[in-house]
Amino acid sequence: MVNRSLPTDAELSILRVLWRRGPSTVREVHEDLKPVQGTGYTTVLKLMQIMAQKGLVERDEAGKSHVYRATIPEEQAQKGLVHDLVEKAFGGSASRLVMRALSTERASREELAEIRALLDDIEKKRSK
Amino acid sequence: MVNRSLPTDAELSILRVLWRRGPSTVREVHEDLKPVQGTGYTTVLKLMQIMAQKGLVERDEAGKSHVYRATIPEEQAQKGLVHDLVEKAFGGSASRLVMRALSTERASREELAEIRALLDDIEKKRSK
DNA sequence: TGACATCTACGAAGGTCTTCGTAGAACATC
DNA sequence: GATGTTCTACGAAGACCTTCGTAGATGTCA
Repeated sequence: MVNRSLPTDAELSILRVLWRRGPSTVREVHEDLKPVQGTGYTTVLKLMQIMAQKGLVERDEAGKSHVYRATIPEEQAQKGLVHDLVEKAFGGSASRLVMRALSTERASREELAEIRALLDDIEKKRSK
Repeated sequence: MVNRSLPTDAELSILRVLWRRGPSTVREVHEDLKPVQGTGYTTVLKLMQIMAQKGLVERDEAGKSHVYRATIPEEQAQKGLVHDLVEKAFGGSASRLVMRALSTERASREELAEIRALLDDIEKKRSK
């Protein structure tokens, strides 16, 4: 059974560091987060310990400083979060979320083209 | 200043009832929610009282049963939730959220066409 | 008017999330 | 080996969310 529980906000910000940096120590994550979040070192440590308990991260305890890595890939977490929001706020309709996102958030010309390409791709696959 | 705090899960499910039904009493909301959520009457009452305090709903206390209505339109709440998710999980890129949604959630042919039309619209406006 | 149903108000419990202080272990360095 | 630094572990506080029991006010109707 896949872990169905979604990461919390603080957990997500830690996961984002791990996805970007790869396996990291608490210190490294803290250094990365400190300028923006301003949270203390032991706060990050505690969160990461809890995340290890939940299975969101795994850690290598070989050295003095444990090294943590995310157990789920970024896209899987994003998928879970999107699905959750679609259910909670868009009555299960992903297209309504997409349209709300497109009509209220900025997107560059290139990004719009990319989305169009994805639509092409989906329809091509579907017509097979 | 607009209320920047997002509705919680339980609050959102109540708001969804109010958006769909229009102004409603606690009993009506409870009747609507009970089959799915199974929460008690006083739970819904308490939540709606708190929501009134927060300004998420307003109530008419004229009759014996107070009548509640949502103070923000559905699309504004959706906008806030989408923005929040874009920031938290997609590094501020709405197009990445859109693409994640499109590639993992189902959408009908009609919905895809609708999205395409919206893209046309955005690009048309932009080229002016 | 008395009995019953329905409503609001309130308080509190139990859960989760986030925070950080403190203690002690492990390590480095002189 | 004494001293100072860096690490993990742990506990607990405080905020919020969700839940519901109980009490008391209000309305209904025979």
